[in-house]
Amino acid sequence: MAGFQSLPGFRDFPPEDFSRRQHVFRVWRSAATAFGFQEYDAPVLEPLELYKTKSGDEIEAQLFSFKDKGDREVSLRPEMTPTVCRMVGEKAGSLKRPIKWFSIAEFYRYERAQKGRLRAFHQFNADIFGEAGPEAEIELIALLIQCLAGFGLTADDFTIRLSDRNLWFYYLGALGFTAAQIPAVLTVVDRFEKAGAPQVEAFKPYEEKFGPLDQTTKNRVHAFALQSGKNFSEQEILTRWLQDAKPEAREKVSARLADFRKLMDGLADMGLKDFVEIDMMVVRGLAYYTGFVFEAFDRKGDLRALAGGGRYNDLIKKLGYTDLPAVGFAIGDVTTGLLLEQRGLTSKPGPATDVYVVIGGEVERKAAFADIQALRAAGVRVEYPFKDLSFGKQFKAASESGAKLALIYGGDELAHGVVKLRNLADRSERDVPRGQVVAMVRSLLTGH
RNA sequence: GCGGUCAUAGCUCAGUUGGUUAGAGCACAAGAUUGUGAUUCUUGGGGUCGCGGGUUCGAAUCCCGUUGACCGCCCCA
Repeated sequence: MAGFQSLPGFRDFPPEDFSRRQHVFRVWRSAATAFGFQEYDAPVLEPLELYKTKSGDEIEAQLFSFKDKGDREVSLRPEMTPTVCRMVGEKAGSLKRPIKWFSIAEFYRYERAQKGRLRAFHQFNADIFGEAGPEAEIELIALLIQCLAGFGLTADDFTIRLSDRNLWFYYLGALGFTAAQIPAVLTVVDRFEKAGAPQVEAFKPYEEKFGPLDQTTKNRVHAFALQSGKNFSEQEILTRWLQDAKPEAREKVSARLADFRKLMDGLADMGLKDFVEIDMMVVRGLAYYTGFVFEAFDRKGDLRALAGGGRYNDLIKKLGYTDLPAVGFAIGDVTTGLLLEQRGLTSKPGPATDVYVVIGGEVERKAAFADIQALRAAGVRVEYPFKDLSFGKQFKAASESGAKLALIYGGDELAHGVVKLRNLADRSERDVPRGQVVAMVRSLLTGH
């Protein structure tokens, strides 16, 4: 127990854990490539300014940031979005649209570690650039669903809650909130769930900043947030909105509701209707989201959000590049791993060996080594005991290795120029001439 | 950054009002078994009881500090 511990919130990945992690990455990667996304990677360390520009100075408290030896303010990346915006922004002129990119990478945040939240974690990020319409959201939400369904999770296990900040902006504007006040109200909305019934409490941060709100307005905001799932309909939201709307804004709202309908219909046509529900309570924490936002949750669980994303049409311009519409999401390995564990869907590593070589003694080892090397060069996974062991022990080791075949290099066999090949599953044996070992093993392993 | 609970072998845990050399199961290794995989039996390695200090004749046990994990705030890109 003496010696060193890993840093708080950081994990080791010994082979068993590594193999579970690789399984998660495999599912994500194959989902992304099936959807036609291209993989990219980027530096782990970035200028601190990149994150301050995107999220404001307060963000620094949550960053793994420091000064490098050249006196540069730098930070380990806490997320991929600013980086990918920079990459796309730099090449935007030469990229074919729509731009569909994904990555699997490690991120670092200097926060208190808790269940489902560590200081170092992996995320799958997928983004679409250059498409302003809801077609991009259809594609991304479908991909998100596949990133979870690919493990065997179903609509009974998780759900995607979809909301729209544009409708919120329209509605809150109609209620008389100013552009400066609206983000503060959305922060309040974000707290509704946590604050539970007493919305009075939830409004406190807003009221401290902008002064008291009348109860009627509070109730309207709360009622709008409660629009979700079954009780949501375009007609209802329109009616509710029209009570408060100025006539010239009606056109914007009905256009937006048409986008909403297009998105929901597209997902329904893909057979994904059961995975998605509208829930205006979701607004997402950060201010740079500009349209549809969505989060994936464990249905029966006490887990944190599995994934989150949304549209951020202004960000690339804010970082100093061309104006380019964008929408993306990220899904993390920590919460996903916890959910898979709860559902018994974690992967067990398969056998790492195809052939176990049983060696009679020092003399036989020489012949065995020649064939072992030939087999391995041909791509066959071969194991053999380092030390001379009794045949009994070697066969035990062979069966524990998970190998399908054993090759037996004994004095009797080699004297006849053959090797004994044993099928470890049915225990049948046959002699194989030395020269045919590689060909025979390969044909048995590939099944023809 | 703030509050609460916890910390004994690789894992799961036991350990009496403070009392000899800190235990069990699982796992790992060796042997019974030098030409065939199971089961079983025997044996072994592995602990400064998270770390540091204090009280005591004596501390895994009581006290203080510290580190870490978990839970709740803050935050959640």
